[in-house]
Amino acid sequence: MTDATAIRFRQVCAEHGLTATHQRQILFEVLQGMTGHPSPEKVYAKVKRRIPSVSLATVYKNIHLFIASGIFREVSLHHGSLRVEVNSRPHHHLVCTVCRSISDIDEKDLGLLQKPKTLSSGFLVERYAVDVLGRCTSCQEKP
Amino acid sequence: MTDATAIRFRQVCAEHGLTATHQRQILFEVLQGMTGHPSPEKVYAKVKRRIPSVSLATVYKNIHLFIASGIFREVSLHHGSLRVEVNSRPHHHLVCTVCRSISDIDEKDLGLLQKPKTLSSGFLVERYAVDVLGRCTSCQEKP
DNA sequence: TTACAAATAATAATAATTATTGTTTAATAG
DNA sequence: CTATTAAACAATAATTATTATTATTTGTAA
Repeated sequence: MTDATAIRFRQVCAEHGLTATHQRQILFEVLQGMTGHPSPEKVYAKVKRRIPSVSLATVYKNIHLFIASGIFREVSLHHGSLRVEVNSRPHHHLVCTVCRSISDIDEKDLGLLQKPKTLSSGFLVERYAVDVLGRCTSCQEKP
Repeated sequence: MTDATAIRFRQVCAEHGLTATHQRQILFEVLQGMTGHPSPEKVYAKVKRRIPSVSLATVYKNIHLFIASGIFREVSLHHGSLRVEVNSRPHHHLVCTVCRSISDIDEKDLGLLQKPKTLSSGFLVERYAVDVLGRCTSCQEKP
């Protein structure tokens, strides 16, 4: 904790052009101290212990800000509403990190890989779902 | 349209132990006629044109039913709330199709290779995100 | 055909997220 | 160090996505 992280936080903010606020610093520290894939609510709960007056909206806004700045990532770009897969062929997805559009790419056209069927962890593999993340043609124009 | 799909629909229902209702048949036909990755709302809009009295909840329930039966899939198992990735190491995810738990697997431990950096489509690749779908150890017990 | 479980429509309820607005705070020019 | 100002904040209303409840209707097996 303490000074080292505080200084690092200021560096990170400077690098990304963010103003260094108290709320953001606590959020940053809380996130760094968590494991797994916490939801905004879980994060909020932890931040609230250190800043009881904090607002959930502030947590949301700053998580988004951190993600937009590349300081943290989101687990998946598909976390909005349910989407139905109507393409029954084996395929994967090209996902645009800017506009979040999804298009299909046939499994064989992806030319990927050697898929291990067993994993040391004891996890029983059914199949692989690959997201190719990047920029779709129309989002390559605006830098 | 017509008889052929109606018969196929009845077959599918029989195979999966579902009662063949009118709403389900229209939903089935609508889904088969769509492309891309439609949301429940979009599907509802189309079903509603053929059954004006249909309820959104019915569409939701039957989409879930079709997914649970394996008749259709969902685009991603990560479609709930936002989750923050706090693990900064290059890694992928083991996703349990039963309980939807997510655990990390180091990129190198996945031993997955040869990732094309360019795709004919003009999509600009930034990185790959792999979901290994299957059953976690605790969900392997109940079949 | 009839009976009964299952499915549906209508609608209320909940969860997740975003927008609005008035107040406070951080960066910085003086 | 203080005043200025844009950005950030808390409070809360609004929106969107989804699930639950319940009374009515329908599919199917006997």
